[in-house]
Amino acid sequence: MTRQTGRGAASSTPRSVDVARLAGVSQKTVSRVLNGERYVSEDVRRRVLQAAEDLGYRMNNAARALASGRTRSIGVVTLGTALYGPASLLMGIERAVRDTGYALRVVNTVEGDPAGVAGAVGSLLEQGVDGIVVSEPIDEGTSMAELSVDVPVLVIGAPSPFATAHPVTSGGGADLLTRAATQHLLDLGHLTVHHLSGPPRWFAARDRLAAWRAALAAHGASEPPVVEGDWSAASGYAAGRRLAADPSVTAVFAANDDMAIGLIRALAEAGRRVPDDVSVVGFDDIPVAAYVTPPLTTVRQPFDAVAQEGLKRLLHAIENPDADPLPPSDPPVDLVVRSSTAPPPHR
Amino acid sequence: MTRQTGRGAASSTPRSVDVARLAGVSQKTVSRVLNGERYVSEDVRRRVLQAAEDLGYRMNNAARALASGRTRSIGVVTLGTALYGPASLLMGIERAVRDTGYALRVVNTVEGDPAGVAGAVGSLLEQGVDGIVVSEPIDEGTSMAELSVDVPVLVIGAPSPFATAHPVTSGGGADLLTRAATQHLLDLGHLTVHHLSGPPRWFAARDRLAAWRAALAAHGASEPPVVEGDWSAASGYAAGRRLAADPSVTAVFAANDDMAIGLIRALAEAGRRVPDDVSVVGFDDIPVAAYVTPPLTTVRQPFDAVAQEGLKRLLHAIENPDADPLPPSDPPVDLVVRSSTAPPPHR
DNA sequence: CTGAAAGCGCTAACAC
DNA sequence: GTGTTAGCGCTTTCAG
Repeated sequence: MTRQTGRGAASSTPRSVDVARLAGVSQKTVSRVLNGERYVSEDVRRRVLQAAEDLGYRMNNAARALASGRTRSIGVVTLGTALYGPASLLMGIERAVRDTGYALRVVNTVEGDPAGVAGAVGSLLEQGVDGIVVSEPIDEGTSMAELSVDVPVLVIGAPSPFATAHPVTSGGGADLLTRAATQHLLDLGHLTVHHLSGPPRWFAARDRLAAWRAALAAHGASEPPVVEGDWSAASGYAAGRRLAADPSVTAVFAANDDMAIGLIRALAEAGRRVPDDVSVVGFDDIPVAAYVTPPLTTVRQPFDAVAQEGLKRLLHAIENPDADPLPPSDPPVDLVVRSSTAPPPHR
Repeated sequence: MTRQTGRGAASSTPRSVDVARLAGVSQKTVSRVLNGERYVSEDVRRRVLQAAEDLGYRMNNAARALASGRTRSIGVVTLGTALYGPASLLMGIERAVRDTGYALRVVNTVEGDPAGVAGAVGSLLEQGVDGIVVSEPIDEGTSMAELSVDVPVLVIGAPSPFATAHPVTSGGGADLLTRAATQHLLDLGHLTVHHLSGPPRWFAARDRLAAWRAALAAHGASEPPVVEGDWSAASGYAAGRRLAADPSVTAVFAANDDMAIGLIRALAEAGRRVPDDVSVVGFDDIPVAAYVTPPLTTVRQPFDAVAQEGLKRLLHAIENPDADPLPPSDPPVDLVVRSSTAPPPHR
């Protein structure tokens, strides 16, 4: 009941030879038909397809990969977290990959593991992938420089910390979103905007921090000290207690919605009304954002657009190894104004 | 610059033969060492490992799979959604798989695609997986009966709608959680508990509905009509508007936290205070649950425990094909009581 | 348009 | 303990 050579009466799963025999053609012709190659007569094509169907034939991808050197699969390195951002991006990547005929292999990294991304990439390379997308990595202080990565790599959400043979560029566009959020607050008349940041080891947190700074500077606003969170609502709550004690804060940009929600709760408990006394903008537009109290003003991350755009570039690099990489394009900015923002209170 | 046989001066990536040559042993010995087989002298083992390291050797898994008939990877069929439940379960599965030496292949299904799960399973089979986990499927009216699945399948969150050669059982344990939630409300003194359900095509929604019914029946409480949602906060809000108009509702069990949050907002807007007038229990314990207004009483889903438990059983079935399947065990119940529940108002 | 031969890089039996 | 010999099921030349 173990391994059986197709030989004999054994009824193991059918091989392409079996299909060939049934269709009365050579094995190579089956291969041609199944790969959609040209120069196959309609008649033969139909017969082969019919035979394959009848047998319930399913191609062995290991053999295909071994012979062709390509696996038709792309690997994803992502964070082992259900945080809305990373999880949504992963789904977006899956969706973007699905219709391309590539399969997806997923490896998660663990926060705090210094070998994280490099190890994950290594394991993907070993499994055999034609391309890799690294989604929202964390800076663990290690580069992939010493890893010999010989496939294109797309890095989403990080500047470009990876040195690879086939660099593909990065993407994300958080700065536009952050600027929109900060600008919104400034336009409302706030003198400045405080920032509740994510953990600085996350590139995403750094990006938003930098973009917030830039927006403030462009407006000539002074830059208040940053309050640091860890993406969780609990950390937002803790930050909120501190911020509530400072009467000069009238506007806060939180680096994600969860923290914004925790922040708002702390503010409310401290008797500072949102948005009457303090305005708060979040980041992500999580599903419940419109239904919390007060409904949260936030910027929606265009996960699907980012994933699709990035994947298009990655596939281009895979399939046209010698061509120039496709230029990145900016994802759409979608500021969703709800009820957590308002002009500053009168003095 | 394309495909090169190791022959000649070409510097393609190293093969196990190259390692063998460098270590001065046969290729088979390299294979032995790398697979951790016994009966290899310490000296040889060290030399091989060193040579592999020096060359930056990485095993070709396609070849390994082709020769051995095993891919050492397990496939996951999941919903293409960032909903907290399915996404968390996926992460749990990845985490559970990671330390087992298996790789993960992920295929999403799309809601509304009748060929969904069967198609996804087929594509995984084609890629070659040693086992499959189907996570929280939706009933699309199609069974996998006609698919010849010759690997163990673990179904999480569905009764057991799949007929496979190696059925592995299902898991989830939603009924215990739901009963705890319903019971909590009943214990508080509510005469009955309304239910805001998920879409009935989801097995998870049906499970919770059935468990709620059972809990009510066990308590001798009357069963009010079910209000149906679609997991979204928006649908919870819509349901809330209807429920708010009925003064007899004093307690609601929502099938997930998002809907509970939308529900609470609608109730609040209608002037019905939570928990003073109406108590609400959610399901999942999403990250912001503790920070919305009021902090949400909910049951925490033990995603990691469910994933680990299920995977242990799946791997057992993979590695001991002739042994009896491991019996399922119930995951822990964790009712998190916060401020959205209270005794019913006095009449 | 179609077929025959020769591997892809590894593991499985068996010998030594 | 270690090496030899055959393939795994495809794709790739290169002939027809």
